[in-house]
Amino acid sequence: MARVSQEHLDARRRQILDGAALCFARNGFHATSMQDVLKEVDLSAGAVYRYFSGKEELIAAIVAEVLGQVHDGFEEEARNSPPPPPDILVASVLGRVLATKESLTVDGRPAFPRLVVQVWTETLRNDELAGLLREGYGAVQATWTRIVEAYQETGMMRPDVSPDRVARTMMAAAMGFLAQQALFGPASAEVLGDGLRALMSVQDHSSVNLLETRSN
Amino acid sequence: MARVSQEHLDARRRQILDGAALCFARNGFHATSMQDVLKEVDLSAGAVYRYFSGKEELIAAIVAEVLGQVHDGFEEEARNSPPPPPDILVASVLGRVLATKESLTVDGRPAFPRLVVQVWTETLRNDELAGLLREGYGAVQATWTRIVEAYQETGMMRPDVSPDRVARTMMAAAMGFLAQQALFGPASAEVLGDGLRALMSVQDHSSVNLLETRSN
DNA sequence: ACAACTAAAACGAACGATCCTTCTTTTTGA
DNA sequence: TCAAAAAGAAGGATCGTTCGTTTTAGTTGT
Repeated sequence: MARVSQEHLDARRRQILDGAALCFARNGFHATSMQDVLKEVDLSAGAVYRYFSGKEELIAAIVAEVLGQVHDGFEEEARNSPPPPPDILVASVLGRVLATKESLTVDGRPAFPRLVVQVWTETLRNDELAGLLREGYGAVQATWTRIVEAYQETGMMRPDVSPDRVARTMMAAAMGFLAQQALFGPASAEVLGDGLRALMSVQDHSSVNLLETRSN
Repeated sequence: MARVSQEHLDARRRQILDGAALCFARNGFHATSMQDVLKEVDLSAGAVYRYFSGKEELIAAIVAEVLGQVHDGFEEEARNSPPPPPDILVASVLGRVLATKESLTVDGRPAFPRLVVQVWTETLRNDELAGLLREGYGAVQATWTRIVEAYQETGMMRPDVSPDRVARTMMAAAMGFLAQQALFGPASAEVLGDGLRALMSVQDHSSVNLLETRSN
């Protein structure tokens, strides 16, 4: 194939990215060899090295893509106006994130959550990728903090807790549930939504007596 | 040193485990070479291979230890009777987990959260370690589910949500916050506690009007 | 008390395997 | 027919591990 159309070049690049992502989701970035990737994408070394200068660049491309997809999932769902209550918001964000790359599977289970955890570990040893992660995380946290402020301004949530702490907590719930999917297999985002809804019904210590009175 | 005391043997083994854990927290299991470990613990290859049959066994030993420490942190804190409300419980569990191996640091920051995330990725490619993880997680979830049932039976929490979903959600919050510590640096467990307390004050959609009336 | 002895602990050079990458050659599509 | 794309053998580096040697702590004999 000489002088190939741009669509073909793009398709090849995507083919490489998808195959490599599958390998990396299976075994992690550094336990998968280039030959593993070459076998998965069914191409020669010369072909792959025409699209990526090396393994490091391939990893960086996949990390950047995954971070972008997670970022989009978190941000887009938060643009809804007015913002839904936290349980609905977190569950729908998680559902959207889990919907990305659903076709990519590792022995029948979605590979994306696994890939996200692998990306986390890679940002721990690559400062450039760590910068990307912080950038995206900061933007999302800013968005969510504004939503929490709206909760508090409308009297929906107690106003005596710093909004960014609440935002961090909601993101932690989503991140932790994502990790659970990677480690223990798929589960509906509804599980997390139900759990948060139940937590929202708990009164803190100073109000417990009041609630107990009502429920009797 | 021939015929060395058992304490010396144990100390050597621990020295190797600690040095290796530091390396693995820095760079992950498969991006750190044995020579990196040898340099860190300041021993020769022959010495290390006297205590561990190979890299794999060294990794397995560290993974098992980390999983055990996390497990203990989750379980011991939950034995308190009566169980504190969710925000207090989750925060104190996280505080306890973060207190493990506090002396082990990567450029001044605690290495343990990083190590936990690395352990997660290793369980994705080692079925034996995955079994260990599932075992520990299952036990913790059972304990927490019982606590949630207590919440519901005392009228502290709405009873129409499956208790194990709530348990999963609380554990997700803790896991996600742990991941945040690995990725973005240390933070007090109080942050998560405050966030959960704020979430606990949110009324769901059908009750919003009621709360707004009260707050005016 | 001290020197010789011994078995274990530690050393570290070196081996084979595997890794990532390069480069020449072959194939292919325009 | 030609330039681009893909192939795949091979190079150089690094990996995990082994194994013959050296060092050392504890024991024995006098």
